[in-house]
Amino acid sequence: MARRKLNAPTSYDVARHAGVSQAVVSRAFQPVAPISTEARHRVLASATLLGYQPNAVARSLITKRTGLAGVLLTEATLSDTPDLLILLAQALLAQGFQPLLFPCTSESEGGAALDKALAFGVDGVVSCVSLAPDDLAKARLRQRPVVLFNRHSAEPAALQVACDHASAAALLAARLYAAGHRRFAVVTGPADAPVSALRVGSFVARLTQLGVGPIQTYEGDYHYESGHAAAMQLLASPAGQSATQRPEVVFCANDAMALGVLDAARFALMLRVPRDVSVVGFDDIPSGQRPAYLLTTVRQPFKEMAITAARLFRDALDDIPVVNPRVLAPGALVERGSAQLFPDSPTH
Amino acid sequence: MARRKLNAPTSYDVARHAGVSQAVVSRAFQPVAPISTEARHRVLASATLLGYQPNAVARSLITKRTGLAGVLLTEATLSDTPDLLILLAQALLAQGFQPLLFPCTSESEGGAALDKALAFGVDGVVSCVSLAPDDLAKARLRQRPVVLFNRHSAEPAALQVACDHASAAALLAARLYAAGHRRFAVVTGPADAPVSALRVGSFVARLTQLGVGPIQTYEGDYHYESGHAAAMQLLASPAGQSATQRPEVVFCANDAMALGVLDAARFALMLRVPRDVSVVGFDDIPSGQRPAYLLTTVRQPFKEMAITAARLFRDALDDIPVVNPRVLAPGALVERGSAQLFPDSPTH
DNA sequence: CTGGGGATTGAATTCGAATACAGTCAGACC
DNA sequence: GGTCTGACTGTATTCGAATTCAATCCCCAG
Repeated sequence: MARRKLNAPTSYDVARHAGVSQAVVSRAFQPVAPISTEARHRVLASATLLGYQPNAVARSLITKRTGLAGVLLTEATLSDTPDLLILLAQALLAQGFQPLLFPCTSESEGGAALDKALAFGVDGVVSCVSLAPDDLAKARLRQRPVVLFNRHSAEPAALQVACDHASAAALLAARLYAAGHRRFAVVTGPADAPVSALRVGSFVARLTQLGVGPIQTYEGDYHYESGHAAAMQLLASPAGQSATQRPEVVFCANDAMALGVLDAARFALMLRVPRDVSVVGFDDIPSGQRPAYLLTTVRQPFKEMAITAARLFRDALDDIPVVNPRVLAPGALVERGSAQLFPDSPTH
Repeated sequence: MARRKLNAPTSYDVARHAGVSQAVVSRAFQPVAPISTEARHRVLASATLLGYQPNAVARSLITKRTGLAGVLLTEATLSDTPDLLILLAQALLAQGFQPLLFPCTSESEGGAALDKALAFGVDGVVSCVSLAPDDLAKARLRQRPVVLFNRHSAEPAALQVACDHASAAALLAARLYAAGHRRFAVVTGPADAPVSALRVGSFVARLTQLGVGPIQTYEGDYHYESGHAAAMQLLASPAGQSATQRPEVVFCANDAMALGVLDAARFALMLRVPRDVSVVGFDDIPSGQRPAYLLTTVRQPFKEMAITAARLFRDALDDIPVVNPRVLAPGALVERGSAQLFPDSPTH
C-alpha cells in the first residue's frame, strides 16, 4: 500500500513555530525537566495551536515504555464474568496503563498470546489465562511483569492475585454437610479450566473427608446450557430411580451453570428449589441475585482483586519491592434462597 | 526511573548470528520482499533460536501502522451487552487488529478518548460512544478511520454500523397496538444515551401516530435496578388508581431494565405477566432468554454488525472505496412470553 | 567468452521523540 | 571586574526495524 503522508505535526514543527529546538519541545512535555517556565508555556501554546501531541510510538522506542498493559483472557472468562474486565480495565487505567486485549479461545493459548503481547511492546501483562513456567521466564527476561489473575504458578516469585476458591468451596461443602445433606452432585467446568478444578476438587475433597460417599460428576463447559443438560441427567428420575436417590445438592463450578441447573430443575423437571434440591454456584453474577433466581453462591471480590492486581503490576514495573507476590482474596458465601443451609429447617 | 537493559534480541543480533545484514533480517519477516528462500530460512532459524520477534514499536515508527484498533465504549455498554465486546474484538482480530480498550464513564468523554487513542498511534477507531464532528474531522486529518457503532453522525461520509433501532421499535409499537393494547408506559435510558432516544422516540412516535394518548415515561439508567424502580412507580396501584388505569405495556430501552420491571411486577407487585401487564425490552441479552424470564424483545445482530464494522474499518484503512459507509442492520423481533402480542388472545 | 538482465544483498537513511553532553548566559559573590 | 555557579538551551546521538539505492552475483543468450 502506498505510503501516505499523515499531516500530524511533529516536535520539529512545534519547535520551528515556537522558535526553539526540538529538544526543548520534548522537555516541555515531561513533568520534570530542565526547561524554563517561559519556554514551556511558549511550546505548549504552539503545540495546542498546531494540534500537536507527542507521538507515543517514537517515544516508546527510546523510553522502552508504551503505557500498554496486555490483558490476557479467555472468551469463557469474558462472557462468564464480564464485570471483571471492566474492573480490571479501570484499575489499570487508574495506574496509568491502557488495557490491550488478547482474547484467547482456550486456556492453552496463553503462551502464544503472551508472545504476541510482548511483541506489541506491552509494559507487562495481567493474565487470566494459564501460563507455563517458560512463558513466565521469557517475560521476566524482558523485565515485563506478569500478574496471574485467578491462575496459579509453582514459581515462587510469580505475581498472582486469586480468589481463595479452595477455602470457599470447602467451607461451602462443610456448611451443606452440616445442614444435613448427604447426597451430592457436582457440575465441573471444562477439563482444562484450573479454577473449576480448584473449586470442585476442594468441594469434593472436603465432603470425602466428612465421609460422604461417591459423588456424581458431570463435566460442563461453564455455559448455562451445559448446566441445564447436567440437571437433566443428574436430577431426572428414570424408571427405577426413586426420589431418595436423587442428589440433594448440586454444586456448580460457576453461576451460569447453576442457573441452568436451577431452571432445568424448576421448569423442566418440576422440582422445587431448594425444597427438592439445593443448587449452589460460584461467582455471584448479577442475574443470580435477581428474585427469579436468588442463587446461593460464593462472591469473588473482583473489585479489590482488580485493584490489587493493577497495583502489583505497577509496583513490579517500578522496581518497588513487592511485599507479598501472591495475594489470596477470600470468597464470601452469599446465602440466598437456592440452597437449604440450616439443619433445623425441614429438608423434605 | 533507571534505564534498564532489556535483553530482547534485535534484528542486528539475528543478522550477526545468521551471517547476513540487518536489512535481510527485516526482509525475512515480510511476506513478500526481495530475499532468497535460503536466506529467509537461515534468518528465521536464527530468529527462533535467539527468540527474536520484530519490535512492533520500531516497526510502527516507520510503517505508520501499529496494528492497534482503538475501541471506545462506555462502561454502560460494556456491562449491558458484554457479548458485544467479545464479538467486536474477535472481528477486529480476524482483520489483523489488536483491540485497545478505551472505557469511558460517560457518553461525553468520546472526544477525549479519541484523542488519547490517536496519541497511542492506533490505526483507527471503532467507537461505541458519540463523537462530535470536530473529533471525526481530527481523525480524518490523520487518515485514521473511525467507525461509529450504534452511534450516528450527520457527517455523510462517516462510517457507521448500527442496528435499525427506530424501525424495530416502531414495528414493536405497531404490533402491540394491533394486539389491542392502548395504555403504554416507557422506561428510557439515561438522557444522554442516543440509542435510548432512538428506541423510545420511535416507539412513542409510532403510537402517537396511531392515536394513542399520553404515554407515561420514566427515566432510567439502563440498569436492572432502575427498571425495578420504574415498575414500582408506573405499575403500583395507589389509592384511587384502579387497575384499568395501569399501563398494559411497559417498553424498556434495554433488556436489563425490562428484567427489573418484570421482577418488580411479579415479585413485588404480584402482577401476572403478561396477563396483567406486558413487558418488552431491547437487546436480547442471554438472561432474558431463560425460562425464568422469557422476555419479548428485539435482537440486535451483534455478530454481523461487529464483522461489518471490522470490515469497514479495514477497507477504509486500505483505501478500498467503501460502497456503503452507513450500514443499518435490521433488529429482529423475538417473541417470547412476556408480552401479549395477539389480538385474539384475552388481554384481561 | 562476454554482456545483459533479473535476483539478492548490504550500506546508509529514515521514522519522531528522548537524552547525554557541551555550550551559553545571567546573576552572585569576592 | 573576574570567576564561579546554576539554569537553560541546542547539537548530536540513540532507540530498532523498514526501505532506498547502488552494488553484486549468477545465469544465459549471443
